[in-house]
Amino acid sequence: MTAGSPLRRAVPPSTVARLPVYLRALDELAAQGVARTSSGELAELAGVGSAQLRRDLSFLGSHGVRGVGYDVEHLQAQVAAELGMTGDLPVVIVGIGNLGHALANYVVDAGTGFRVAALVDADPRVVGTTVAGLVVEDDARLGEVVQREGATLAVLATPAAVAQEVCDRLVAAGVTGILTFVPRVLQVPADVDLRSVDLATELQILAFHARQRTLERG
Amino acid sequence: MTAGSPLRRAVPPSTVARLPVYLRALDELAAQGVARTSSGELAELAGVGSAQLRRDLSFLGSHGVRGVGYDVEHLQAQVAAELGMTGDLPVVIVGIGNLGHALANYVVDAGTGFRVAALVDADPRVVGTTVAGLVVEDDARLGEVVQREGATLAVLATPAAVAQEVCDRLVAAGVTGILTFVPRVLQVPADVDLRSVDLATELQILAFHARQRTLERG
DNA sequence: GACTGTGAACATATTCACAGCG
DNA sequence: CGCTGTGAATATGTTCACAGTC
Repeated sequence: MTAGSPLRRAVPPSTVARLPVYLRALDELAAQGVARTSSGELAELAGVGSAQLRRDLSFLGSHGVRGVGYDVEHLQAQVAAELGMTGDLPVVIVGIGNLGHALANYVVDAGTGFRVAALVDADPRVVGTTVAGLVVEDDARLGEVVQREGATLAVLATPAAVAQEVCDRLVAAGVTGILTFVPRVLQVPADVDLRSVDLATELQILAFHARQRTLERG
Repeated sequence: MTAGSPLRRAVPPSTVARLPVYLRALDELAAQGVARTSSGELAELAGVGSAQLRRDLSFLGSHGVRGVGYDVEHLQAQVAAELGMTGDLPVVIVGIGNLGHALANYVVDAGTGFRVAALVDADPRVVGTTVAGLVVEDDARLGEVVQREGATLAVLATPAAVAQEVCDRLVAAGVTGILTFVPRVLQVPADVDLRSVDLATELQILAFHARQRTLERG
């Protein structure tokens, strides 16, 4: 059963979602040569309350020193390790249209712990071209590519019509985490992690609040 | 005080975040000529539980008929109205690099209720070029552009170094909702709505779960 | 004295299960 | 009878406030 490691408390999802922000703040401090920080300072940089930051970090274990604070380098390593950022994780990007193109460059440029392992597209006019320093490969070989690179993460930026089918093939090839930019509900098995980013959805949420503000005034 | 409209219950944020998904599902049904639906069917399309869907819709008022279901067109109108999707809302996009370019095309193509009112960039090589059918305008005129278009929403896709400064100028010009793709914590006044989409953060969250899976096995 | 780590209070969100209504 | 709308139960998340430790 799952009674293997009774010592580790589970890190709640809401905390996991904030760890990347903390990691970035720690990277900044480290880059400035700051050796030690406090929950107040870090929280300020991360845009959260100091109590929340301390609570979040406490799920990773006790890495601070009471009355003193946190060692920047040590904490940086702990958070990075918790996020599985050891070495560069291979990511496959599927769908090299306008958006896929931009995302590929983004991942290549941002020196964060990911490596664009391959770019894949179904359009024969795109296959064979070089984007962000990689040659775009044929969608027909998707499974092959995923396995060749040992990729467990994929970014999906295809047209909506083919997204579910591509998604299924990614899962079949062994991908366990998918980040989709396609505005469509996708089905994945329970053991696969799906996160969705949707521009239209985000704008509509903003529109809701904009309207609330309008109503509150005259 | 805020005791003006005692009849309307507040729609919780978690519900607001799902309304766009429901709206898209309703649009699909309407496009297929389906006139009536049920919480079960809609929930299936939206990828949520039927109880959650009913609870969410109940915050907008009672728009279903017991024993029968929901009228697709009526519900569509209600949800759209709640989101403030009346007519096309003007959106200004700032930072027309690779990503801004892709986002501009996305908003223009996706027939969802937004209109790209203007594109703005600081790079003289980009200003004056045509992207997604619009001529890119000079960042120096940002405030002017926002007011000319009456835009209350903006998308931010600038380099990280200038993001806070651009953000401040957007707010000063009257923008009340900002969607940022810049990997940096931004400060805005309490009456401005800020939503952040960050590729690196999303990938790191996926990496966390990928690692958990690895640990659970041998 | 300063700052962490956390129990306890509070707030928000989800799910269940069924009463109410057409 | 079927399906909505919702009270009650549960689960998750945030904040407060302070005991514990250096």
